[in-house]
Amino acid sequence: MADEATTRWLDEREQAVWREFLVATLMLWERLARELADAGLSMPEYELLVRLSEAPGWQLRMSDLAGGLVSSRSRLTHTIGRMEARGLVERRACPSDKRGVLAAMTEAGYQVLVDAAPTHVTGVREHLFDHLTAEQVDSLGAAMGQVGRHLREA
Amino acid sequence: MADEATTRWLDEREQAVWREFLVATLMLWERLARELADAGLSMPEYELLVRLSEAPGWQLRMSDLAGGLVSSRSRLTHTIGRMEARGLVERRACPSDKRGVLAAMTEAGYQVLVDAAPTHVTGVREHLFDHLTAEQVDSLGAAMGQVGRHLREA
DNA sequence: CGGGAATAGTTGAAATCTAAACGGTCTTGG
DNA sequence: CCAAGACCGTTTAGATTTCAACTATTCCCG
Repeated sequence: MADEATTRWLDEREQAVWREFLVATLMLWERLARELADAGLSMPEYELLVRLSEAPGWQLRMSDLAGGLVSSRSRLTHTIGRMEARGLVERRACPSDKRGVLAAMTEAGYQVLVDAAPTHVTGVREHLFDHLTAEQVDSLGAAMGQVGRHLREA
Repeated sequence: MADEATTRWLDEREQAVWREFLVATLMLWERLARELADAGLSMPEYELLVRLSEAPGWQLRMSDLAGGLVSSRSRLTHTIGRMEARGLVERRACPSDKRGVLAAMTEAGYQVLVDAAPTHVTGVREHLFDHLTAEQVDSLGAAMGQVGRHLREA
């Protein structure tokens, strides 16, 4: 695919940016996960509840949910299974497609989300946005938007 | 910690940036991981070999390595164990501290790294840097640098 | 010097994630 | 209409990660 001779290597600046991106992203993720753990949720579980809270009827098709969360269908099945056992979510038959399954947030799930949200949002502020200028926020948004669009196509 | 009333919520722009950051980062990670899998390495394993390749004598203390990789000590122990079984790495006694262990890259490990590097670097270029302007690269580097510094302190 | 606290790394079990294969259901071209 | 193929979600097994002990060593302070 890419052989030694024709590879466009990263220059030192790019290497440094890439490493800082990797490291900061990992630390940020780990930190937010630790804070969320106090509320009894993992990052993916929190994002999942957020998606459902925004959906009409607090429910979404499994595969739409998986797509939005950048999760494999298999992983989502497991995650929903665990959350269903805790009563945060429930499965419903999909009226329009007998293959389909709807994941729906319960009232208990909504309560857990409401409890976790202030701490989580505060964490995102304190650990990310508070350290960025307005220009950096715009730049980050534009950059990640482009990267995301590219990866969604390919 | 942060209660409902005093939380500084994210405005719509910030929410959008945060979500795009999360999603793009996950997609990027997943894509690079898939490409690296062809070379028989996971992302953490690749980064681990890179760190060792930069270290004097191709070796580092376990905890220094864990710190650099943003990995728990336990995870590193397991990862090194598996890589040692594959012959990519070996453990050595630490001369200065009898508690310590040095992780050292083998010649075979170096070969695997050299094989994987072109594909991986090309992926980082194609999926990240090729979509960023020079200004966005600078901005991203500065932003992640600040976030990283903050998280290292706290 | 001595003992308590901190540090380094490992261990083993439980939780989570990945990967491949499977059973239903839909869809579409002929 | 009806097979062939695509799609949906699940399942299972294996790999990886987390979490909480645990051992051994070093550090620190009286």
